[in-house]
Amino acid sequence: MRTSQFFISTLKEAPSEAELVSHKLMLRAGLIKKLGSGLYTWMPLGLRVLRKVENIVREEMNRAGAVELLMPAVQPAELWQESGRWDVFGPQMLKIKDRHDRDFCFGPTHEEVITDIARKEIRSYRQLPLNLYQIQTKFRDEIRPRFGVMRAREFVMKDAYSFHANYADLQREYRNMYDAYSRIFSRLGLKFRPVAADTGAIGGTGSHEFHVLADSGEDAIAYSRASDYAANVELAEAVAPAQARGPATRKLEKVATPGKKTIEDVAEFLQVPAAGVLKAIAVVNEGRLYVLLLRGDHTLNEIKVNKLPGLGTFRFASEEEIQKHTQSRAGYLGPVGLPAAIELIADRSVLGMNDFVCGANEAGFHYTGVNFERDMPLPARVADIRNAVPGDPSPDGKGTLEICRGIEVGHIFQLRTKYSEAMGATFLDEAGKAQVMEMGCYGIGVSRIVAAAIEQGNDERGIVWPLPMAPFQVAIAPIGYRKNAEVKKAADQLHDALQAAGIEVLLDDRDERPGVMFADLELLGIPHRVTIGDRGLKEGKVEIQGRTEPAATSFELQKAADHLQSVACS
RNA sequence: CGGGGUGUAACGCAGCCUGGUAGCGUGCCUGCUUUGGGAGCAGGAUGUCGGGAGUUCGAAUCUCUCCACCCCGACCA
Repeated sequence: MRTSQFFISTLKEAPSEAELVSHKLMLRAGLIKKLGSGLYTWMPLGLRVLRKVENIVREEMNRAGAVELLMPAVQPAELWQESGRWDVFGPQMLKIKDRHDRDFCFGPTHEEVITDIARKEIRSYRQLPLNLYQIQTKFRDEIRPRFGVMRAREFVMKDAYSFHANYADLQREYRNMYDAYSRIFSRLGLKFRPVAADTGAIGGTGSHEFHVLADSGEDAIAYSRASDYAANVELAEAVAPAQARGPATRKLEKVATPGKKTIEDVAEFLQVPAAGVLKAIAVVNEGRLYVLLLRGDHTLNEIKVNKLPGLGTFRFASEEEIQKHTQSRAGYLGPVGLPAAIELIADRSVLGMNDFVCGANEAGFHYTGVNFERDMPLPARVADIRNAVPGDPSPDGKGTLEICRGIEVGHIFQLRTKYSEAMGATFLDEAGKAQVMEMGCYGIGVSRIVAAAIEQGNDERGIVWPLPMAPFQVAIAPIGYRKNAEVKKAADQLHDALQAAGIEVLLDDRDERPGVMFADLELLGIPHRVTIGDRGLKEGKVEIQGRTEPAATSFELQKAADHLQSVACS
């Protein structure tokens, strides 16, 4: 490929809308162009990368025994009404009407359509198991699209759905997909980690997310170095510290803390660590007020609270509600002397606290030297309601937790019978009896992977692609292409030779000055660059430089193609 | 949706407070020179100043209104 026939459009300065390095570089390198919020055109160069990802995903899905199909992007409302998700999915679903005023949506996911196919096509256990997948454009009307294609409204997803005669077989396929995903992200050259995950709105039981590790990731992952334990912090169990509660050594005292309403302020004012202050958070669920107790240095995990019996629809209490139910004031709420009707829910780690500080339920006052059992009973309800923090014991008992950040690029679920039951997807077993199919579903954010790879691979000059994702493997930068016949001849011959050898090569025949070519080719992240100039050519030599190498290496012109074949074939 | 912010040329921005002929840098076009790390000189093109309404002799600038986009929270591949 020659730049004169292709389409290269680079920018020196990133548009101001971009915050994330991957977003900036994708815009600067001309991989994508924004059309509207969360809507992007994949420009020719970006599309080459997207296709690379798609192809690796496709190859590994096929190898794992899945079968590709393609479902419509637009789906009739009836299917969604049948599964009960037409209203549940809510404003995230783009709903549209046709000329007959019939309701449709632009598919945000395809469980309904695939289950409809399964119930119509699969009649016998002999047809099971079956794993069908597609690579297709989805639309989700995100509350806040951001970071370019990282969280776009329209995006490319690989979604697979498997059907099974029994749960054991679903578990087998789940493991099979887990392994296939690991191969996919390994082949793409990404640093990633599978983590235990919450099942969220899709439903079902077992679930893992695959995260590309990057500091800019939107998710926090808790993991142990001593084992393979890894879980999304949303889910990761926060284990109580092992040591028993210390004895009460100080007497209960009420101290004035005027204007000190936050944990930080109180801890600083009283010269105690945040861990020595009790955090009390008032929440309301169906008209009832609960007070959640946490150690001051911990943070509330709302997802865990949501899962507690009676708190499924909780929200934070307003100042008025706090005052009305507790006679206390926001900022000075504490468990000592609260009305008995208010249920206290303590995080496990709270039970390890002694001689602590808490609000005195009176504006401007806290208690110090507070101890359970002496000053108040132990809270009746104890649960895991906080986010795990570094240093917590690993839930599997091996080592301690560390926290890193990740970008979710894959998610696998055991759906079980949620959709097959709702939509009547049954088959006849060996005994001729109708059974509901077990289902699994497996997603990969194909377009997100491109952005995630750049988050992981970039430097001050631009993108550093993993070789399997690079839009071209080799770039040729001829100096004086249109002035120097020798240079042109050598560049053309090398280009043709590499292309014949199956290497994707980009010949920069724009006749730009060398600095411009180098800067552009480095911005685009092409892994290998060959520089051909009359200076080296006089001795029959060209220079080859890897994208991450500090300097170029001289090669005989004749040997350049061989060398490139050895380093550029993925 | 709540909170904050921005809309002026392809990109980055100034001008707005204090109303008076729309600017700078980069990029783009032409010519000459230059050619191993984003060249130099000369010449040139490009704007409904986000849209609408109002105030005014006169609005990028003041007022109202609508829209788009970005950032912080709940959603997710």
